[in-house]
Formats: sequence, structure tokens, C-alpha cells
Amino acid sequence: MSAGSEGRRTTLADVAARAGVDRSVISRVLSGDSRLLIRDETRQRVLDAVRELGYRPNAAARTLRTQRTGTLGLLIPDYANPVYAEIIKGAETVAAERDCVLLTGSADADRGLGSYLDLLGQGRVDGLLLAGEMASKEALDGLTADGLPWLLVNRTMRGEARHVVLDDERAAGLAVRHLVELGHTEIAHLAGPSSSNTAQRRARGYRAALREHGLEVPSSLTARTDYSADGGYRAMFQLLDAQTRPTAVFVANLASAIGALHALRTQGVDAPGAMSVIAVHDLPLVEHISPALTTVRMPLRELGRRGVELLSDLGPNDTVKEVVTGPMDVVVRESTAPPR
Amino acid sequence: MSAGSEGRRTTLADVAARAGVDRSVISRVLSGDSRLLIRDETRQRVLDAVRELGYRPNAAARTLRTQRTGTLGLLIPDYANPVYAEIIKGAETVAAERDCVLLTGSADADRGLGSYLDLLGQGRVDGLLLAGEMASKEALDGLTADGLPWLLVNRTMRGEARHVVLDDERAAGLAVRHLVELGHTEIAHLAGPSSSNTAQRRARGYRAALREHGLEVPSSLTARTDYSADGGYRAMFQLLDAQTRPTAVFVANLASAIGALHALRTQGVDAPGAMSVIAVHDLPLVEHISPALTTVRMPLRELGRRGVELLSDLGPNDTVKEVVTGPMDVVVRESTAPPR
DNA sequence: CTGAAAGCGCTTACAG
DNA sequence: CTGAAAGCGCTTACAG
Repeated sequence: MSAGSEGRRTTLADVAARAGVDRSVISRVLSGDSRLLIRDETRQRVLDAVRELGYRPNAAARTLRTQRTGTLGLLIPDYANPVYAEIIKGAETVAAERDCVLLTGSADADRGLGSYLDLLGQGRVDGLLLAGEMASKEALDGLTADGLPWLLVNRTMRGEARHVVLDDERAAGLAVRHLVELGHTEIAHLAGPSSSNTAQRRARGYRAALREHGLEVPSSLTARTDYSADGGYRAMFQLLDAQTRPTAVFVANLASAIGALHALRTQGVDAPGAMSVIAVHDLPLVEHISPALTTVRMPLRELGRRGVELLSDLGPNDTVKEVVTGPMDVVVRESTAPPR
Repeated sequence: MSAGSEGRRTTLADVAARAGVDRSVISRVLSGDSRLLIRDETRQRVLDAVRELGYRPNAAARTLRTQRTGTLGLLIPDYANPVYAEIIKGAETVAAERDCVLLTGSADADRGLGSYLDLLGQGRVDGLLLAGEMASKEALDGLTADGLPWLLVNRTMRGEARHVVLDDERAAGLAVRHLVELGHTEIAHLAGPSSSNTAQRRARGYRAALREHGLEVPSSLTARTDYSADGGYRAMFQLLDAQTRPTAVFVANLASAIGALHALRTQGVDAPGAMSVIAVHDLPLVEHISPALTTVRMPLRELGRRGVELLSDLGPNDTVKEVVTGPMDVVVRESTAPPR
């Protein structure tokens, strides 16, 4: 299919020669230029030549000329976190619908936003989605100064009005309500790291929901996890040592909940008999552990979708603050039950 | 830091004007051209101007000129599969070391290699890593015809000599040996999908290891999973219904093993008392489920690393077949024990 | 020691 | 209806 021997790719000039027209005509036919007046016969010759030669426009040349790359960047902290897997999927789907490439990369403490940007150089992406905690305010202002649109995904930042997030307060509220409706009054929170934006919002939602239901909010009922299973394991031990032991715990993420269940087993505390457990986020796996975990399912794909949609229409100096309103529901399984 | 008001980015011409030299001099200073003879004083003026203006080369222009993008593509079937998360991490690390961007994307039944390539257009990547089963032989030959180097990662393909894989046969052998050393003689296999390359190699390794230890290889002791937890759950039920119930099972991947443990609980079969379970791959999570899963830890990061290393040095017509020789070991936890 | 010039492959305003 | 020309921002062989 491709022209002759490998080595040189087909360019517009090749197609033009074959179709017997100027390069510019090929370009306009392919871009669907409406102001182009062309005989059907000529158009057909052009399209045939394109097909026969397997022509595909050179991305670098097009970008250099148009100053648009057709690429968006997505920076995440960790591929191993299934939360980001879902966000990526949603984002890729919309990007593909819009004939746009999504360039996903990871950054962490070692390799932060700065090193990612060094790699990207200038003009590799038309905009940047930043999911997670790795970007400093200075770095973001640097992006703005460079004229590169960016958008925070799944986090907010003081003094920056460019984010799309989920309703983490509401998720916490749903979890607490589920536990209250089961009859629980001593409801603990296994909170994520205080530096994490989602953790802050889930903790805030937890406290608000307790108050709303007329319950006290003793600080002894909150323990911290770093969002890992190990962290959840250790934090659950803390809760079990508290003055008054809770009968239920709202856990800020899945991995911590799995660690928490482990701690309960270790200590011979029956779940859900002596301790109900509900966590934010859902995965097929949690149906298969014991007890199967009750969760609050979050619209993560929708979050990724909206991220790309908003970023596509965002100028470098625009602002946007959006809370995704996708479906969010409590998936009741075995790990929650009335207190006994 | 960036020059003046946002809108136009700094180009070589801006830097040249500031430093009072020709654009070509700036370019050669930055690229470290050894044949460039330049006074220290001039060099310093150039570097100062670069720094003061925050100049970064335009990627598209450089690519158009050099025909190199400094970008490698990595195509995976599914971000939610932690196996690929590890491969990506290894690949990104090496790519960053080599000042190269890794563009990761996913393709599946709906959006296959073809649509990914359509998005990439021409000249977006210097090479392509393909991890998983989504590429047909025709598509690969198309890449070769286009002069684009590619490499299969974690899979082989008949008639194509361009892959880097793990030693799945050896992993299966280690698992079987662990079970044999515990005293098991009725060892089943919960195999991955017959279409999957890794699944085939693990199944082959399983059979070879049984024979090596002088054990029979009855086909009734193999059941199929689609690599999901649900699949493992269903497949375990099949094994439990077999004529002679095995005392141990070697499971082809983690998710299936978690489903299999669930099936055992459901049927009241004690693990490891009545059934030992060992699976390929390892994750922090499996330490926290009950029973904590015995696994064969695979050098997935090393696989990603080698993928990028090999691809970087690969011409479009070269061949390479490599088995990664990273550390691979049995992590003994609670799910395996002597038969009772 | 440094500069002028060509050209990578496109797109698009303009000319006829 | 179609073509000629300029120019996006680099790199590099060549000239002096």
C-alpha cells in the first residue's frame, strides 16, 4: 500500500504529482475547506491519489504551520492507582472523539511537573490536565505565562480558579447517611493524607454529615492513612485503641479499606458484625474479598471526560470551576450492617 | 521570566537578537556542537540570553527539520490492569533518562491499533511499543512498511521476531516447584484466555514443570479464566467439580486468584488447608486479603525498561527476541501450605 | 570564529 | 476552478 520502498514517506508533493494538481488543492480537499470550488472529477482524482499512496499528513509540519498540535497532555502521580486509570479512560475517549491525541505521563516527588515540562519542550501540547498534587502554584503560573492552558482535575488549589472535581463532600454525606440509616451513631473516619485535596473534602463532608444527623464529631474518631493498604491497616489499629470504639467507619479510599479490614481480622473484630466499613470508589475486585466491600461509586470517567471537554475550550487566561454531576451511588455489599 | 506579554513564544530569533549573534550560533551552542569554535565570552552571552528569555526550542520545528521526534509511543490494552502500570513506570523511567517523551495510549477491540495510528498521524513517534494482544500481523507489517520501528512487549507473535518478554515458563515452573516441595501432587492450573500469549506460556510452563517432577498432566485439572476476578471465580467452581479434586492450584494472574479464593470461601473449602493457591504477579494489596496470597513476583518494570532500551536502538528492519532476566521469586504468604 | 542560506512539509491568503 | 508563494522555527552544510 505504501509508496515504493521504505525510507521516504509520502508527502503532499507526491500526492499532488500523482493527481496532477497543486499541493494546496490536496490540502484543502483533505481539510474540507468549504470555500474551495473544485470539480467532482478533480476531487475524485485527489482522493484516489491520497488513498493509493497511503498519504498521512506530517504532524510536525502541520503543527509548525498552524501552531496547534492536536495533542493534550495529562499528568498523573501514579499509574498504579486505579482512580487515575478511570480518569485516563474517560479522557482518552473524549480526546479520540475530538481527533485529538492524549499524551499521558506521570510525575511524582522525584520527577515533578518541571521535568515533565522540560521533556515536552514547547509546542508539544495545546493544553495540560493536571490530576493530583504534584503541581505548585509557581509552576502553574509559569504555564499561564507561557500561554499554555491548563486545568486541575480532581483537585482544587487556593487562588487558582481552574479545576474540575467530583463532589467528594456529597460522597462522604452518602456514606454517612447509609451508616446512620443502619442505626450507627459512633461513626469514625479513616481520612486520607491532610495534604490531599480529596481527603480534605471527604473529611469535611464527613463532619458536615455527622452534624446534619445530630451526631457529635469527636476528633478521636478520625485516623489518618496515606491512602495505601498499609496505611489503612495501621490507622484502623489506632481507631480500635480509641476511648470509645466506633461501630462503623467511613474510609476515604479503597486501598485503605482493604488494609482496615485486614486489621479488623487480625484483632478478631467481626466486620460487619462489630464494625461496618464503607469506602469511597469502587472496583470489580472488592466484590470478591471478604467481606465484600460496601462502596460509594464515583463518576471518575465522567471526570476525565469533562476535563478534556473543558480544557479544549479553555483560553490561557480563562477561569473555570466545575463539580461533575455524574451518577454517584452507594453500592451496598457485605461490609455494612446494623450495629449489634 | 518569559519574554513580555503572553501570546508569542520566544524563538531562536529573539535569543539571537538579544545575544547579538546569528540564530545558527544559538542552535549550535545549545546542541553542544563540538565543531563550533566560539569565544567563551560569546558563549556566555548566548547562554545568558537563553536563560533570560526562558527560551525552549520549538518541538515541531525541530522535528520537521531533523525527522526525529524524541517521542516513543506505548500502546496498552487497559490502564486498569496493574501489570501495565508497572510496565509503563519502567518504560517512563528509561525514556526520561534518555530525554525522550513516552506517549502512552490504550487500544482495545473498539479502538484498535489502526485508530491509534490514525491519531498519531505521521512522524509523531520515532518508535512504538506494543504491550498486549491488540495488534494484528497485518498492522505490524504496515508499520514496518512505513519505516516505523516497533517492538512487542510481554508477547510474541508467530512470524515476527521483534519482542521482549518475561520468562513466563520459568514463573510457572517456580510456582509448581513451590507446590511440589510442599508435598502436592494434584496440582491444577487456572489458565488465562487461550488467545493470550502470556497465558499460553504459563500453561506450557505448568505442564512442563509437572512432567519434570514426574506428575501426570490431566486436562481436567485446567480451567480457563479471562484474567478477571469474575472469571477466576467461575473457573474455580469448575475445578471443584472435577473428578478428582486437586489440592493446589496455580493461577495465571492475580485478579483471577482473588476470584478463585472467593469461590473457595463460597464453597466452604479452606485455603490453604484444603486448597493451596499461588498466582503470577504481585501487588501490595494481596498482603492484606485473607488468606494473604502467595505469588510469583515478576520483573515488570525491568520489562518496560528493556522495551524502551531495545526500541531506541532498533532500525525498522532489525529483529530482536529477548527474555528479560530480572529477579523473579516466589513470595510465600498464607495461601499455600502442605496438603492435609 | 561567526553568518547566510536552504529546506524539512505543511496551510492559507492572495492572484488569476 | 486551480496555482504560486510565503512562512511557521528550527538545523546544518557551506562560505568566509
